[in-house]
Amino acid sequence: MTIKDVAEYSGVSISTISRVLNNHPDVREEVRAKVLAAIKELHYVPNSSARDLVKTQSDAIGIVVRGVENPFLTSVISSIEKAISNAGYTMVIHQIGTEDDEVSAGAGLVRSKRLCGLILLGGRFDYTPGQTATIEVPFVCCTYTNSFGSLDKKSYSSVFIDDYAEAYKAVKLLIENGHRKIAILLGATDDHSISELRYKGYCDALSDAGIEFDESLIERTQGYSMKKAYDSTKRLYARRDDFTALFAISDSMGIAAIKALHNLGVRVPDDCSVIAIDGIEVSKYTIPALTTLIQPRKLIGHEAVRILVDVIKGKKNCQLRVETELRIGETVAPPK
Amino acid sequence: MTIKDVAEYSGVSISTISRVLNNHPDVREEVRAKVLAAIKELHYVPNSSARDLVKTQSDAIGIVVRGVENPFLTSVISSIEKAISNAGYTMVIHQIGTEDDEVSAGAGLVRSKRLCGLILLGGRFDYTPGQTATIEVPFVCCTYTNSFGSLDKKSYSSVFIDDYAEAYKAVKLLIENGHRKIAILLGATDDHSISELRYKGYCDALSDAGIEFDESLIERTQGYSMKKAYDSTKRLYARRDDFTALFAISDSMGIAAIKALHNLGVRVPDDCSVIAIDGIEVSKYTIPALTTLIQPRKLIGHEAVRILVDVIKGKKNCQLRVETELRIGETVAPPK
DNA sequence: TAGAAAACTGAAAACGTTTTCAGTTTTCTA
DNA sequence: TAGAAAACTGAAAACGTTTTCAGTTTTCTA
Repeated sequence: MTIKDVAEYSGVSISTISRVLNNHPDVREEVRAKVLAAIKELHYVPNSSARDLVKTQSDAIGIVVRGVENPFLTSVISSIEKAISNAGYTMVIHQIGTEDDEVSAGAGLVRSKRLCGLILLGGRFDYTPGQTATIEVPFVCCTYTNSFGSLDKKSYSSVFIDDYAEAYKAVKLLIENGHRKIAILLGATDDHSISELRYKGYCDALSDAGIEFDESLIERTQGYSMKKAYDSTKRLYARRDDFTALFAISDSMGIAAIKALHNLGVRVPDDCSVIAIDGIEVSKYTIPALTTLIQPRKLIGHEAVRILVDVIKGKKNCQLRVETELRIGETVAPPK
Repeated sequence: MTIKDVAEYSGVSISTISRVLNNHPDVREEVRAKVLAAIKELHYVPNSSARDLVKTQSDAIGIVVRGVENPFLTSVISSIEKAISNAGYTMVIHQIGTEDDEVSAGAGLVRSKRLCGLILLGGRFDYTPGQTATIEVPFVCCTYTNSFGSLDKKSYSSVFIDDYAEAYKAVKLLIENGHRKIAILLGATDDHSISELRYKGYCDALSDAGIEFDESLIERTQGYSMKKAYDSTKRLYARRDDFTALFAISDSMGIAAIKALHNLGVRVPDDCSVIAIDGIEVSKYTIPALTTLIQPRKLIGHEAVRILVDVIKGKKNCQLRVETELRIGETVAPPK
């Protein structure tokens, strides 16, 4: 079932079919109707390989993501997919390993699949001009971090939250509640961007409040999983049982920490307050409900696609910083 | 940067380049090495549009899914993506609306993108032979339900759990703990497959235990969201405050129900036991931890891809039923 | 060492579109 | 109503691969 069959069936040339398909104005209304009828009749669907070949570009947007485990990222992907569908594009997901370079992966994907755009999702991003791998299409860096190698900001688009500032905000809230012994639960240290930036926000919030830095209140897990966060919290508590508040860098970790504290006989928030960043749905329904800074996941995905499509259509690159919003739960209270 | 450039650069014809690319044996080792070096040197990546065009098929597997909201499905998608990558294919996700027909959508996608296979994910599936839309490639129906229209089972592949039997199992566990007044929290009734089948399992478990059916213990939410489940639980409790156990058809709904009960002053499991089906990660860390039947999400995604790839390679269709596994949490206890 | 077989290589056709260019038909203007 | 302009249409080239077929080179056998 090719354009040729449709042409034969409707008695015009394939050029005309193509013109109808592409909404070219140079087709008589009568002919257009006849062709559309034939297309419907025959259940004809254009072969996008052929189309992409001659157009030297497809209508596919690629997503490069390092690991789809993360419930936060999955939810961003979900909103990206929705936005891409709505905009009439298709989505190709490419998952890379921890060790892979997302720029090379993305560049290869673009060339192979003739993508018209790329979204790089949630990683540490290092793109240096003059690098051997070059992304030849518009792309949006949609990720936790606003750092972007040594590349000029104007030459790419991004959607991000300011990890430093948001962490600062969270810790400040604890301080304002009267806490001074504030522990922090960090993720893997090999992923510089997020843990490092949020850690810095934590440190500065403390020092701005005149609170002395205390190494033993820093707990680094070896990843972001709930299991690791649970174990880390227990390890932290074994070392120090006197902190009155805990800042977890993600909701999942926060939830796991609360469970660990609960099992240790520590009541939240009476004995220890907990705050996190993410705002995933389930944290509204934990007992107690988690106090957290909501990352606007829907907005992030949606805006990433909007910006990308704009750039594809010729608009300028754009850097969009989105802000979190505090969701007051039941896990923060003044210390006793 | 095309195959032609590589041919020129390495001093052989494009046919030879193609043969190297496709691991055709008829190439001298020396030439092969030279060509591979050239490919690397030039960062050449084959144009898959052209390749797909002549092969009349791509290496892409399509996923048709109705709504990516569901955390359970997202996690299946994640494992599907991993398996697809590992098998050397690419993944194209297509999301459809509530009203869309997944067979037509899939069939169109296949023809347009020249997919080599299709996975239909988590819906009510109705595929009748002789239907106008026909899926022309191997496909796997990877979904909650094992019902599949009037199509002969042998003519398609599937990975499923037996919703009826699993619900029966869950309710039976409550009965074995001594419960007789067991409420059920169902999802939207417009989605026949899952709610209906699990509801049937609930009914039969009760009647097999000689427990009389009680309409007022049935609560139907208008969807599967946590918010709706929370409200529904409150509505249920307003109607009947004497049930000693609750069966929620998903973990998310179960977690929301526990929160609602907690806010109503009902202690779980002391005053009311709760059991659910899904086994998402977070239910291990709620307080109390949810007792649930774990759906092997990783296995489901992984097996769906394995089966699909097998069928693509010429093997027979295969129906795989997977079983849930009980995860004993802290939400089931005998009634007082 | 001659001849046959095996190994290797290249030219050309084909996949199904879009688009350019030239040609034909229709509509409009004076 | 003749001529010009506008509207419409089709033939053919092109996109970048794979694959067939024929041809050339190398290796083997007697």
